Amino acid sequence: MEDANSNKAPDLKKKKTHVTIHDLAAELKVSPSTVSRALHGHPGISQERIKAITRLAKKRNYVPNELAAGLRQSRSNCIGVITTWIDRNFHSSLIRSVEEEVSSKGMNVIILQSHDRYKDEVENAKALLNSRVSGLIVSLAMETRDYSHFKPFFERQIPVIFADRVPREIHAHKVLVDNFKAAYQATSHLIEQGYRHIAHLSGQQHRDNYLDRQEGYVQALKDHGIRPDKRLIYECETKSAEEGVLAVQQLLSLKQPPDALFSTNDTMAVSILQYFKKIGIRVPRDFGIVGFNNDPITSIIDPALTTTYNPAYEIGKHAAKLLLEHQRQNWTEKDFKTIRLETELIVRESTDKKGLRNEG
Amino acid sequence: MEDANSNKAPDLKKKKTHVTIHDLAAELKVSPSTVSRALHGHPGISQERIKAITRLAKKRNYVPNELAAGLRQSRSNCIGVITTWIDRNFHSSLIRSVEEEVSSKGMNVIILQSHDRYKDEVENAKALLNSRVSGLIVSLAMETRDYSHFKPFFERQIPVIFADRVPREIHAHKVLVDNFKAAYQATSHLIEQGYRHIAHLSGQQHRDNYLDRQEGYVQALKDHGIRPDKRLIYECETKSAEEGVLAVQQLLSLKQPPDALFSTNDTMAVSILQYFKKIGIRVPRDFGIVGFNNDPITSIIDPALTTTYNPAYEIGKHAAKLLLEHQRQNWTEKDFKTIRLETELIVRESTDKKGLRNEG
DNA sequence: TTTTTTACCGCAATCGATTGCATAAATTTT
DNA sequence: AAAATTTATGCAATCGATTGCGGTAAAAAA
Repeated sequence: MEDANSNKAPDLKKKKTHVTIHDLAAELKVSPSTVSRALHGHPGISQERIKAITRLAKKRNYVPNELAAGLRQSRSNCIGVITTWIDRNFHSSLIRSVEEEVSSKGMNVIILQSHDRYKDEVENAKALLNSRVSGLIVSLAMETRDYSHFKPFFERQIPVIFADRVPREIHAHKVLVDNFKAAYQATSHLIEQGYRHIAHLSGQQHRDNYLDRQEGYVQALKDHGIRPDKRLIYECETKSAEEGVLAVQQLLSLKQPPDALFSTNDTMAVSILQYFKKIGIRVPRDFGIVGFNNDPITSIIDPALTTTYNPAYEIGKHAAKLLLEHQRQNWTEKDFKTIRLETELIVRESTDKKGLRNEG
Repeated sequence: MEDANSNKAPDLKKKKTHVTIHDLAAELKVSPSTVSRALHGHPGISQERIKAITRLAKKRNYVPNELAAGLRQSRSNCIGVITTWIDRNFHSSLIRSVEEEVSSKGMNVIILQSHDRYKDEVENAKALLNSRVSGLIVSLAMETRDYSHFKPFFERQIPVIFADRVPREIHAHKVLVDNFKAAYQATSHLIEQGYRHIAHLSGQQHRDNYLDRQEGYVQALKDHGIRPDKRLIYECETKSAEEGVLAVQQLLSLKQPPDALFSTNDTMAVSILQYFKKIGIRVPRDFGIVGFNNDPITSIIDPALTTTYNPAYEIGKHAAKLLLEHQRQNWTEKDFKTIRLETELIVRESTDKKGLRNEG
């Protein structure tokens, strides 16, 4: 503590081993039990003892060993998060809030990526089981259709919270948004703006997010007296920028090409916007575009992209809270909760056909 | 395994406790030591035993307890990462590569955020010490000026790798870019494009990244026969979008306002670009702008922003590798390495004064 | 003064895996 | 055939904290 802001190189010689509660106990001539209890404010320990012990602990730079405590109590102070790609804005926002919520409760977060691959997700689950995490937050990989790798968690009463990408088939905790409703709103908005041939870039339908959005899109059309046309629905595999352009090229080559498009993510919508700029299709005048997620780029690009705010931060926060609530409790299936958060359609220039700004 | 893809709710009743090596040992009538050795392919165990034991382990769904192993060997299979904000593109890219590198070696990553606050960073360090991480990767908080919270790691021979935001005062492993050179290139580029009154939005100078960039900027001016003007240097505190606009407003109100600007990050550069668009300053014709980092938005915005590619992914990869190399070794100060990666100036429209495209 | 509480604290087992040392059996050497 | 190796395995301590079950001394009640 003295030479705190040490500007010299750290001293590597004194290979000081860790101080344990036994060391503290010996020095104060009490038992390790007493030290342990004192450090946790156990009621059965006198105030002076507690004071003396905590003081010595600080003085000797005692660092509690979480591994030992975890082993004894068969839990760890870590929770696991399995996400698809950390560097996607939606996911990093979600993780951010999880970290903030969880670490305010003295716990840590182990993060693993599935890269949207089933195999990786299974391995991740196994790794987290080995680490004895005391909870798990998962956003499913695109490929995943089988959920048996989560069974061990249920068997051991380790709470699993599915976030955003959730399994329909499994009864469990879930935090997500109403994708049907969000898509319905987005599509309705396009119709109200005067677009009529509205295409949809969807994702693989076994993942509910994309199925629900597609159904919302279809329902909106129907409710507005427009007959859904299967040829206007393009199911994307990677949902990458490249695939977006590819899809729209194909759609435009139809006999009855669309005059608007609802994309299931912003990445594709943005790439299409750029593509249109290059080939001279004017947005929103000639073509309306709506994305999904409200990625930061959507408000930067010109014309700004209409999109649906997908509350990643809030999803993470709720998932973390739900997890913490179900720590070390003897829960049953009946306690499973599904939290559905609100999305918000953010109207910007890319669909503003009626509006004033029409230079697109 | 049978009802693998279970579509019914998971069975919560059989509160099966974990299978341990003792259980396996008892069932095969061998000692736990043998099981442990067999599971690690110890040479002293006969092949048939190994086969029998691994088979049973699989059959009984044995899950090794990392906590116990870690306690015994006084290490954990986790490494810690302290970053400032997970949801910033630069950092999430860095973390992504760390996770990929480390988990390919069977280890996990615990991620903590400092929110650029010293206090949080200290707490994070303590938490990771408690968790007995076997390594640490740190990108320093903006506020941090004292590094004593890392001392315990050095004392215990836990490798610490500083990444991107590194301390000059401490002798340790470091992975970073040559900020001086990057800034020198960026500034030189502006000069070569014909700009003369070049301003700089810098960051607080105790953090070397920003000091080095400012010095690179100054040196470039000097080397091109331009006299640096202190009034054209604006030291930012938060480096937020708002602060960027504030700074540029102030700079433009000078008697001799700048005609170009080198910003120490993309966030401010982008917000200024948008601000200019609003108030009618044409980029690059009237004003040149260079950012830093190569955030995805820089290539989307119109005009596209000239910026410096800051190799977050590679920094993370090198940091992780460096860390893994120094696991469980008896290293000394002499082993400390500094890895300096290359940046790249990415020239886009926002500085293309001489170029063809001049409609900005 | 004796009995009953109350307040504090210690003993020792436990969590599950690892590992130095010892030992028994099998094999080779002399 | 006895001795020396080699091979394969077990014993028991250990890592550090936690905790059920008692135990003792002081305080309170009888």
